[in-house]
Amino acid sequence: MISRIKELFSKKPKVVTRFAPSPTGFMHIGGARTALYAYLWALKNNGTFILRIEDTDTEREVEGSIEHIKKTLSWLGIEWKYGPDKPGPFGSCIQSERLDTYREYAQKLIAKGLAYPDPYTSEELESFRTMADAEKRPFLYRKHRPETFEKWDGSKALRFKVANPRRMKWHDEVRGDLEAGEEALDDFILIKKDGYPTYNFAHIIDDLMMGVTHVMRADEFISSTPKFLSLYEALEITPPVLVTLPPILRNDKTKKLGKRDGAKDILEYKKEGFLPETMVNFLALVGWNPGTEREVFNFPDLVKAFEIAKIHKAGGVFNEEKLRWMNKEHLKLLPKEKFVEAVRERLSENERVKDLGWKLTPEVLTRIAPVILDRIEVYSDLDLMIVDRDLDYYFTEPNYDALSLRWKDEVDLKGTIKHLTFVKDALTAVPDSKWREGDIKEAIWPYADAEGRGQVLWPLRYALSGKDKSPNPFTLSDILGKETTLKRITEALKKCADANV
RNA sequence: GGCCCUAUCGUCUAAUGGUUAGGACAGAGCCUUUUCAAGGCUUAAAUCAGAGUUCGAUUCUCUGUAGGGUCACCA
Repeated sequence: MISRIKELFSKKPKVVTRFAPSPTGFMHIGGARTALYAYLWALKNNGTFILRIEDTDTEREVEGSIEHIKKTLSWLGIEWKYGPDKPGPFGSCIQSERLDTYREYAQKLIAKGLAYPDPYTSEELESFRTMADAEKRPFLYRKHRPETFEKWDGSKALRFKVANPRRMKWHDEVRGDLEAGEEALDDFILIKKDGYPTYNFAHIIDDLMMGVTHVMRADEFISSTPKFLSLYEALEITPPVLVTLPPILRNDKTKKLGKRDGAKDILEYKKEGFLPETMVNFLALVGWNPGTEREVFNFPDLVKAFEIAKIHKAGGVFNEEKLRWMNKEHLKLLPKEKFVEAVRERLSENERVKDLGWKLTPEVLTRIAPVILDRIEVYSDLDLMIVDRDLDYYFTEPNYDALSLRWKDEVDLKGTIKHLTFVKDALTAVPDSKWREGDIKEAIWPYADAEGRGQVLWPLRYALSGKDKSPNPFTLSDILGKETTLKRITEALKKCADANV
């Protein structure tokens, strides 16, 4: 109640931010970053975050995009108060459902004499443009503005009449004080021939209606900001706070990262097994930095630390190697049950795992979780471990035939039998209650040290895993359990005996 | 071409009118480990260039250079 009163009487308007994608396909890193910053800022200020769909270009619209965008944001944990599925007091959050509003504002501008129908054909416009290009000057429509305006009947595009072209100055929270010459100002289209508004017009009306206080967007909009300002002026509204985000660059730093350059669908990262908390953390750090040496953040801490003042001016490259490293950091922070469940899910989705018939019980997985955690950065690394059969020793019997052959060729078989026999006896003596890595090592180590570590431990590794790459034999014994461990050693010994004959 | 923006290790970045210019990823080396991985330690690596202001610039100013954005009935 008190906070409600405070809110009503507070002079400072409540922070409202929005993410306003066009439904033209999947969401990539840049879009997700913009959405995240807007969301973080809203959360930090106890404000409102809106998801608005800017579907005014019917040509470029890709079916299913809205669902895809929603799915992506949800995965990242970004929640909208109003969105395509949740209309607000201002109505729909889908621009194609707000056409009346735009028309209404268009009429206001017409009434003020600040909007007029464009009499030219696209061919005529094109020739103007070619001319300007040939003369190496920027194309300005207003140089061709008709003397007298017809009445707009909707059959032609409606243009904004820039009343007073002049040098414009404005403030950007990130870039500071900016300005641009009068050539940045022109008569732009408000409503297209097809009845849909342009971005330039629609976003301003919507931001106004939705009470948006902070506009965050990438830096390609700096150049058109003077146009927006002239429209705010004509509409007699106070512009929101402008926050320009730095570009995310391609690996070679020569260009903004675009879909063509391999900018991935964010959900691809999900498929590869990145944690959403990694993506959020990492995305936040491309273009912003708290100014401390801390890099790994959970979400609440990120909200706490996030500051518009610390957003960068210059662009940066999205470094997937570092992303992998960070994912491991977040994997380590994950509660064990969550990690186990995720590993189980990933493994059970794998066809090969089904073929191998591994028992993916929580008990087994919990036991081997630390070893898995040591060996992966991303869940998709599990797929590799399966292909390489690295995980086999957790679930299947070693291939003793292959083993015995190797022993015959390369190792002193008698010595191997002697060592394995000792190890077997030593381990048998370890009580069930002490079947832990440390105690297992304790039981074998003095002997191994005396006899030659490699001589003793290498056969043991083979006996247990059937491979020459595996976690250390003590960990392995711990994971496999006393019964399986002894069984495998026994079988290995049998193979040795057979080979010795 | 006009207008506009940007500039610290290979990459992400910290700092500030005075630091040996700090950290992280990747790299190299060492330790640990039966091997691989993981982990630990160590190491190499940067203020775009030139002027100016200043006792002192990476930081402030100017010029240049390079890169980027924009000049749509796309957003």
